[in-house]
Amino acid sequence: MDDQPRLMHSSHGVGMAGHPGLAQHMQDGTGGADGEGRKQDIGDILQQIMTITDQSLDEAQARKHALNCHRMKPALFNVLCEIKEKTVLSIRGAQEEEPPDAQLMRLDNMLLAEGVSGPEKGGGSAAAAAAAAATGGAGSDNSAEHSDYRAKLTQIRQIYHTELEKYEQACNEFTTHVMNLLREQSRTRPISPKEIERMVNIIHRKFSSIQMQLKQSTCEAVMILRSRFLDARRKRRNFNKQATEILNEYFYSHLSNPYPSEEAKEELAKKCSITVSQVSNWFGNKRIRYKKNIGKFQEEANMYAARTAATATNVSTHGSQANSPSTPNSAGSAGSFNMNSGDLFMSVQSLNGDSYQGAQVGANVQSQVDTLRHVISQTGGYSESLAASQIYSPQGINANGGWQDAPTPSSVTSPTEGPGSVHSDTSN
DNA sequence: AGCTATGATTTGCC
DNA sequence: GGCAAATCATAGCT
Repeated sequence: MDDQPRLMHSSHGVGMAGHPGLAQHMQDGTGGADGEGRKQDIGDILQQIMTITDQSLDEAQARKHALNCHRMKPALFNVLCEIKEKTVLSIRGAQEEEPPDAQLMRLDNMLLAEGVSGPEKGGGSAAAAAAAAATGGAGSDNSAEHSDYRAKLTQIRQIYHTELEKYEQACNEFTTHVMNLLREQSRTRPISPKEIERMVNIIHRKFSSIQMQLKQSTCEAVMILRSRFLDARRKRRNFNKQATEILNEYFYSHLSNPYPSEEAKEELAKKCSITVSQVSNWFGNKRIRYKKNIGKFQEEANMYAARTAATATNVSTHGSQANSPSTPNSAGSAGSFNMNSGDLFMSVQSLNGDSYQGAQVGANVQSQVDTLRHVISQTGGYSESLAASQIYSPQGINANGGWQDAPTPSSVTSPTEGPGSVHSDTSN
């Protein structure tokens, strides 16, 4: 076709030379004289477009309307769109397909896990409970802190959702606005629906990056809250007296092997209203501290031994079992602590004979419980207790030597330091 | 304020 | 994963 050179000239170099679309549209007619007329049309249209900016507003408006109604308008519009498509938008289009953002996914997952996003109820508390369980703290004791945590989390959640809603609303508003604008402008500019769609995507991406910032700062807030809440050391509370007594009773009545089974730990935890991890912590601390300074714990050991012995005696006097209801061993489900009578009086090892009415208790025990017979002789001294325990508790000696390998029997029998004197816990 | 007691955490071992 | 040991950080007493 020889239209192209003419077009180029007549349009002052408007770049549509050799465009197949235009040729296509121009061939839509019947050709011949009609084709000549169309060439003229296009020349006119282009001329008008080029000069439209020089005209007054009213004039331009009228001209715009005329151009819009021009029969060649759709063809020209398509051509311009295609040209535009091939230049600017092709560059943009290349960047369009992004892989799902890993960072965003991580943030989303975290917010979901922390109960900030996702279902309203349960999420936060569940996360808090899980977090608490993870560190072994936060039993029923600190439900106040727990609810405080939840309240703060709810606050964060609310802020997050408010902001998110705001962003979404702004995004929608802006998108609608831009879409309307572009649709409006597409009457005078070559803007294809595809381009509008692209623009919408661009807007969404921009807004989602803002959203990501929101999510990020929310995550940070949750992390800070969590670290504060979960830093149990910051809010350490001593266990109540009853709990400590229960734990001590178990410890001293299982002194030969103070390693409660998982079940025993659970039982103790239940009784003391603390978590199993706290029980584990307690026994870990107790073992190490006892071992480091047996002398210091002698008095305590004596006391609990006496108590346990008294209880055992009491019960045995009344008939049935060696296990006292008040001891950890029997108060819960029967036999759950797998106590053997050998353990029961290992704690008497620290008795020095005169410090405690061992003879009296011993006599009672001896008369009632077969296994306790050995214990009575223990009141004489530690080495004897070892010998005695060996008889009925083969594990005893092992366990004794096993966990108490550091302190020698002599150090127990005749401690070089009195109770409550210098202690060797390096922490202090 | 200084000190000790104590629950929790960390580290390294098995 | 459970444990010992060391350490931290706070409670609670003087």
